[in-house]
Amino acid sequence: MARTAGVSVQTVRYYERAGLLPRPPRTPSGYRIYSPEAAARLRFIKQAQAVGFSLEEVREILRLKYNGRSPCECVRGMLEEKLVRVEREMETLRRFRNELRQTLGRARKLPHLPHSASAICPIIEIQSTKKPRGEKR
Amino acid sequence: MARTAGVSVQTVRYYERAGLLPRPPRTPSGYRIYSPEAAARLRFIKQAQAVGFSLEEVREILRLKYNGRSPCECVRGMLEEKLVRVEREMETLRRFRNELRQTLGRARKLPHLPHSASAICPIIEIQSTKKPRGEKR
DNA sequence: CTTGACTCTATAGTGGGCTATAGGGTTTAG
DNA sequence: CTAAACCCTATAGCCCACTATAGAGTCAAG
Repeated sequence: MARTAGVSVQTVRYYERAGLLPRPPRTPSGYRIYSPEAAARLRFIKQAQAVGFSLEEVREILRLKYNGRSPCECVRGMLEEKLVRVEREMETLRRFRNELRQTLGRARKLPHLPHSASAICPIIEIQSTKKPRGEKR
Repeated sequence: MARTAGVSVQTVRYYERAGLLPRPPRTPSGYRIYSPEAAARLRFIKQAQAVGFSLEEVREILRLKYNGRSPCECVRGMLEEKLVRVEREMETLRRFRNELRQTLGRARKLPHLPHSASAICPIIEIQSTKKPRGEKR
């Protein structure tokens, strides 16, 4: 089942431990037997991730579903929230890019400017002090 | 020193362990004694982070400096590379935002469309399968 | 019967930059 | 002399979604 969904065997077992996949029945020797439903659920998890959901969010969606309620309304809300956060992140990134460009601009004229010999790196030290950036995983 | 630089004491000690700050002299009872140079170096680390450098990169810059070479050329190169990566990330984010918008658009008309009752969440399952998104730290 | 490709469990590690906790010692003001 | 406010070390935990490793069992083909 792992292979048909394009994930590793460990990942499937990780999802099971994390409560995202139900515990499947076993053969007498302890091998897991996966139903087509389980495979569908695994595909669903992957699709939800592709849409940008964390496993925690997927858990919540599945919890709603298996409590008999349609998760769609909740999902729509989550997506809207996600859109807002993405737009905010884009703005942050845009500002960061502009700062980077300014810094590079200054770096290009730096050799012509006077700077103290005790400095570690004038390119960096010439900056106005701002908040640190996370920038990535 | 931690306070004047706006970081926690543990962070300073973490930097020392990580080789970013030199091991300072101690009082007889073992307390660290920080020179103004150490404080300057700590400020430098924070500035470099604000410009987007990882501690690993800061380590590299300091290594160059304390081998007697000017790190500026290397820093310029790193910044240019960083700019490229940021622009790539912006593009990724832009595409992701567009997908999110499309998904939300589909979600709004979903109640009017027919979909199988066995689905977990049609909003998600209607997606064309794409690569997963990291989206953040 | 052996070999190779699988399966199982349990546990630990990854990255990055810290933060928290436990258990102790030191310094300074009142 | 005591209490508060520091300092010290060492170790573990956080976040997330996996990935890796060790050690053991199972299954099918030749």
